[in-house]
Amino acid sequence: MTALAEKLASSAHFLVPPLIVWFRSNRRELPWRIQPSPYRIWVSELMLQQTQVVTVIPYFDRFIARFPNIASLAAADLEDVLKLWEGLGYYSRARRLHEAARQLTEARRELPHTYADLLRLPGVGPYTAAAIASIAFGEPVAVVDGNVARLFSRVWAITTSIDTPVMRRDLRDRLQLLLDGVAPAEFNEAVMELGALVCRPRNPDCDNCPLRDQCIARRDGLTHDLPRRRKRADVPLRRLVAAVVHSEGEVLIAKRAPDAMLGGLWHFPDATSTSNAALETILPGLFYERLGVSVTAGRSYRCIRHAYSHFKIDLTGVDCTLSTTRAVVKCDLAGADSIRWVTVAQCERLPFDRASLRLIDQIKQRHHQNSS
DNA sequence: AATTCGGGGCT
DNA sequence: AGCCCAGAATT
Repeated sequence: MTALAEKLASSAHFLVPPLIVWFRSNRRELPWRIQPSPYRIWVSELMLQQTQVVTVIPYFDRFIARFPNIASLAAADLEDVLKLWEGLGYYSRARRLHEAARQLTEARRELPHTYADLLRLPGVGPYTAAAIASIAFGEPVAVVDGNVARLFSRVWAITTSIDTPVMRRDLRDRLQLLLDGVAPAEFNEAVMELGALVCRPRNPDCDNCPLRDQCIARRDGLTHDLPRRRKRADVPLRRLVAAVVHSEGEVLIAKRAPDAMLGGLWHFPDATSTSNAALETILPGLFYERLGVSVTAGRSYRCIRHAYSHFKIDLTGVDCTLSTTRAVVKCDLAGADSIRWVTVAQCERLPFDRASLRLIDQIKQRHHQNSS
């Protein structure tokens, strides 16, 4: 046994029991913890990637009501799956979940039971495979999500950046030793829950932490300096102009290609604006390139600012009318899968990204004003 | 190892 | 308004 392993094995004795005791009386009754099944745990873990519990709950309930098992999910249209995911973000998760369900159904297999096999599924990486394997099937594999990394970077006062593969592996190896001799599901849920509820990013509730006497960061006054992470590059701003093309009481929408950003979601045909001229002035030029038709620009909508992780957008919608018949508009928009003419009301049945949803709200408001 | 993917919460 | 947070896949 290495020196580190020995040290951890002995510290496990002091760490694990208070952790488990704490968890048993602070465990939240979450939808996926009531009547747990491998499928429900799988869906919840996909939704919980990058996303907090309170955000996920309503999405999870609606998703499970509509797709109660793998077969029903596999049989669904991707568009309907995306509609239920609308607003939750990281839509590739929904695409991969759907794809995995289809693969399993095609092969007439159930969800795999082991970490190694789960890891092969689209959308399942090291964290998710460990979470499903341990929680649904009791396999003793340690989970390291953001909560766990933060918690133990403090408990052990580790100053390596937590957002590196090396650090994640190191933590997983250390926790794997703690896992010896305890129920894997309970231990993993306990560390994630403690990180989420007590060892919070800001305002950690150290006074009520079951590990307060073992926590080195607390002892050394480092809690607020940990965890460390790499500096993030600051994000550029893109100015987008979106054409709300009206024709015969309908508007033109386009579906993004499946592998594009926000793939499979609908939006209003848009273009990046590089000049400082008024959008109404430059829009016809932009859209002649994108749509191959001339449009006349009318009133603009209020600018919508939206933040993604690696850039921000200022999205401005502009009412447009066609200078020719609508039949001329073809689907060779760069990056678009297909186009449709729909009433604003019909938009509610199709999946849109969040910025487009806000534009739809503005269009509805203007409609309402015009008719009253 | 670094970059590409959304969106929400907190201050 | 700005800062912080968080997994998988790709390159």
